[in-house]
Amino acid sequence: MATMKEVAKAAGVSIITVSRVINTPEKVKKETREKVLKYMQELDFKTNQTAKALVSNRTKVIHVYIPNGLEAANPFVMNVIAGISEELSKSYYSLFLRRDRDIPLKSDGIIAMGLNKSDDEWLANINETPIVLFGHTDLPIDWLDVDNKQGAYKMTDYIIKQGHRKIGFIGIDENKRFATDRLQGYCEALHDHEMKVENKFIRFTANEEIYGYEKTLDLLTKEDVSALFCSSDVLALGALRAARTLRRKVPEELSIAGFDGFGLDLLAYPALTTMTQPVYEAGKQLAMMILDRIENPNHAVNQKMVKTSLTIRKSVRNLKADTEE
Amino acid sequence: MATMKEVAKAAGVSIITVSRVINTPEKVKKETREKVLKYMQELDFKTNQTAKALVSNRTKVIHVYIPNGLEAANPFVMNVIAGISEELSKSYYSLFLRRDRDIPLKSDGIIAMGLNKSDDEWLANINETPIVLFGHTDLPIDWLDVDNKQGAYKMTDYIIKQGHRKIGFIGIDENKRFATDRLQGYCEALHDHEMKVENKFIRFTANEEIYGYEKTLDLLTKEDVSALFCSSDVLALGALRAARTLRRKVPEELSIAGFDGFGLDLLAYPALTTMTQPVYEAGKQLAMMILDRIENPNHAVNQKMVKTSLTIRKSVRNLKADTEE
DNA sequence: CTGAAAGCGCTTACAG
DNA sequence: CTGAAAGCGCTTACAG
Repeated sequence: MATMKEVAKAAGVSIITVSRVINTPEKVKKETREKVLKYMQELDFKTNQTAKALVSNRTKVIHVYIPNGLEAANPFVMNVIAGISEELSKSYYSLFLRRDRDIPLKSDGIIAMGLNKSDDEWLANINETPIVLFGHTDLPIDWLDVDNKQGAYKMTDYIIKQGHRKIGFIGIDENKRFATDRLQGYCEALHDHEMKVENKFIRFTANEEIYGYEKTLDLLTKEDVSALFCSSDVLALGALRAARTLRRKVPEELSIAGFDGFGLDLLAYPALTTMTQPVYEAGKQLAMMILDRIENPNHAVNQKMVKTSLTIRKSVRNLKADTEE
Repeated sequence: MATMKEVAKAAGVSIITVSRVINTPEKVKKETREKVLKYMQELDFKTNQTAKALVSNRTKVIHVYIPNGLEAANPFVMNVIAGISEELSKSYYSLFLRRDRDIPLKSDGIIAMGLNKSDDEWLANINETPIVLFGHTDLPIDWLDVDNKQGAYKMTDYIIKQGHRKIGFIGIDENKRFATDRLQGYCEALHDHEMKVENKFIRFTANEEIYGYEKTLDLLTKEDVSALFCSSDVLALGALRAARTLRRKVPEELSIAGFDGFGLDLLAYPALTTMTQPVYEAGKQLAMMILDRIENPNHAVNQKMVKTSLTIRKSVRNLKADTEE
């Protein structure tokens, strides 16, 4: 591996000329350029990105800020990280997983996720480094979010169209926007179908299988619902178990739907009907957005919603058609 | 954000002294140190890792080489990447996802995965940069691998101990060590129980649900097996579907086991019995290994096997006890 | 079209 | 215990 200095010496030109061959080849006479290129190849020249980064005040590193509370091992996070790193690598950017707000490292840009509403103040004060948020906020900064409200709306609408009138909801009890958005989508769909939101059909809990199980058990023993919309596939897993405990056949006697679609749903029997979030794709888009912001600091703020897609499988019964497998 | 120069000026000392306060504080007089620390805080000093990297010939970047053929979106890869990045961040290292063997970038170390046997030549010729392999090889380089052979052995042994005597095997038809190792574990377990390996009970195919389905269909219509060990959960998924098509109840009439345990198995009904690979943990270990190699180039070669764990669920029936839920 | 000089923000010997 | 000098490998004006 050679440096520019060595290439320059071998080719009998100055270092600057080598630099030009790399960065602005059109400014170098063809013969010179070809001679330099030949020696670059011969000596196995590789740009020292570190030196380049230092002089151009670029680190070629993007920080992905995921608060400590969010496990990196969870499927949602893993999908995002994989998508981001895949896309960054195309532009020779590295990824640094940042677990604390303040660290003694510089970066060219930040992708932040898993924030809650109280983080807005912090967000508003990041001026030195470009930032893109995975989530949404009212602040005038770039963000991308999965349209949870619309997703929950579509799922509820689908369940209603299968003929269900008493639809339970297991919500996630976190101060995150996605949680309240999913509840709201459920409520709005009911409303648009002129159905009442019944508080007794709704439960809130932490996003773990065991609580999905417990809350479903509680709901099913007290109320008579024909379908249950769970805010996550993990909760739906618990709900399925609760249904088995109570010997309520799914989907014959009880319909269950989930939300997420990270693969947890693939092996299920009955296969789980769910709303699939394009998280890996979202990660790729976040990477593109932060790189775009770095290149174009003055572009208009870029905020976009990504749509979820309804994945119909076997866990929701059509009460109208009554055609079962 | 201030530089060392600014801190030095504010504190009335030289840049070198600031550098010492950071790197070898014990060499600086207490008063001086405290004064410098005070100004570092006040001026929000952050080390410019890029400059430090340049002068110390470190990039603070680890390359994760995953050949283009391996989708970054697959659960195995995602788990590894997440584990690696989590661990690297603790030492302020970034991760660069490398998709090509040769790229014009330097790194402090390489973690390579998804290689096949023909890549050994390439591996042997990487001398400039420390490397750790996820997989195994006969070369004297660091590696870590999941013990696929032992995992397959333990699963087969478990199935046999449930009273099964005719056990089918759906293998993965790839020139990768993990694939042949799993086959071998199956064969050795049969052998140790004094059972014959019957070729007619074995099928090979690409690792996709559809082929798991097709090969299982083929096997079940031709042969009479009471259990089926699939080389991956994805194949097991296809096998489950084939069983349903043929109206063979799982596990009552047919037992099915998988391998991987990335979460694909969690929602299944009947829940899938599988061998769980600790992939996320392996990612963390790989990160530790490469950092260790960077710090200690002369340590003895470090090669280790990680054990899989048997995750018993509901898809394999105990023919002896005959106690069913 | 090509080159000499200065500098990015640090660290590493070498002096004192 | 502290500092002046040189240098890591590049790029950016400025000359010619």
